[in-house]
Amino acid sequence: MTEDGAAQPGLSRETIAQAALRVLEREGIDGLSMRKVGAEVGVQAASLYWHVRNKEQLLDLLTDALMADAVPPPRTGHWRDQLRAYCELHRQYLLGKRDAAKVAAGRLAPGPHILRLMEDQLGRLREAGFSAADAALTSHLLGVYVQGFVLQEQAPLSATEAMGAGRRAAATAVGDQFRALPEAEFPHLVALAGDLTEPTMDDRFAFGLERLLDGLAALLEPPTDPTEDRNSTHE
Amino acid sequence: MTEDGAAQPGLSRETIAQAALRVLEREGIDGLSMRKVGAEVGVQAASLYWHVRNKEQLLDLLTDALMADAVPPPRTGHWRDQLRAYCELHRQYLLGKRDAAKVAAGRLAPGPHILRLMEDQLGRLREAGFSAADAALTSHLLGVYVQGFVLQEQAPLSATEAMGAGRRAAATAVGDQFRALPEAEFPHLVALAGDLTEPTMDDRFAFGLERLLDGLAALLEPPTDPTEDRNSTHE
DNA sequence: ACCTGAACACCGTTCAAGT
DNA sequence: ACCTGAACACCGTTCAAGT
Repeated sequence: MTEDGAAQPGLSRETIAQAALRVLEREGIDGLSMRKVGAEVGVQAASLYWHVRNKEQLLDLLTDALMADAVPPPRTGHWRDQLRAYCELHRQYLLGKRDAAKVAAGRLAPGPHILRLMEDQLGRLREAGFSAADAALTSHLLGVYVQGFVLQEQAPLSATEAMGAGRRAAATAVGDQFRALPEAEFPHLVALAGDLTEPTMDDRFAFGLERLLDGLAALLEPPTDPTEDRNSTHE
Repeated sequence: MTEDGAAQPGLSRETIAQAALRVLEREGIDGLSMRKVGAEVGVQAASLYWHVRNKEQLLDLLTDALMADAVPPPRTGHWRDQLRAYCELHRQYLLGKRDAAKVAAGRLAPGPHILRLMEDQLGRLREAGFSAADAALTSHLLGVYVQGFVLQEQAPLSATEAMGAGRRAAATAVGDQFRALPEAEFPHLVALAGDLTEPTMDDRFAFGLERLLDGLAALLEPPTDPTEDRNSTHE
């Protein structure tokens, strides 16, 4: 029951993915080399190429391993709450591992762990009443949103800064930068400098998520409904 | 009027960014090295470090240069149509340059060209009636969506394949892969295999965009409105 | 079947030195 | 002020050869 009947040679793809995960945690994505992963698992870099076509494939495995211990939210309550919990969990898992979003960026990588989560999420969408086509599109959409969001969240603000300053400090610096723009040419950037730079990442994530959920809800109910007390991240 | 009064030394950041853009187009992101950019501009790689802190900063400049000749959609019609056109244009510009999404991935990079587009977009959002806070959050949200989407769109399907097969062929291969899963454990993945793999990227992009726009519309109108004939990507 | 040694063709970055 | 030469410490990948 170990993939395909062969005796495990002490060095499986699974083992390699776990080793890569440890190297990532320790050294970040820039320190994640074939040589270091090899060393982590007690082998030369060249040996890895027996188990894996190239580094890209190793990163695919690593991406799946990132979700290895993700546990879906409880299957109770409104579909909207379940979906929200799903996205928040996904975000938290990515944020929890160093540079995870950069590793996963633009990777479909349907490994066993990700398939398990997809299956579970599709089931909830179907139960909520989404058509097969809409459930599939929605699953993809939510994945794109969370991955795209966290990618920006984990990246240093404007990449130039943030090699010195703190998190919030960089944001206010960008705000001042906006405010210092020529007002004739950039009236809105000047006026909205605070609105653009002050919201926390939590705020931003919630905002996008609620808009998305609103849009999905509209898909479900033919546009007539009196119960309209959805929570709105609005001031 | 050239940045800051100094005589241009024949080698400006602008020149470097343009050269980087040409190298990117020719060799892709994996071939985009400091040495090659230097060669493109007729100089040693080391010389670039006089104008640029490091490769990250060069990529920031390149990201802004990617949007250099983007022209905003006409400022007429419903805000919803304008915003949709904006996102579609953004996507097209990213798709138009080789590996553009990978370069821009997770980069805020508020250079002059991107600032110009932000300013324009914020103006439209304010005109549409969005609050300052909502306009700012919406601008960020749309950026995340488009960038996250195209990133996945430009990445090879599952990264392992797509080094040989064609676009649509890889998709159906993944579909068959889903269908071959143990049905007891993955009933929905098996059942929705077609729905998950058949939609084109255009379909997927439109689906997410319309959901987003629906959610944003709900923000604008206090939930009572009879005119409800929005276009829906639904079958 | 699996791993090593050694090599190939590169990298980003630094830094003295030139002009 | 701007650029070069040369070096440092690495890379991913291949491939004969070992066991």
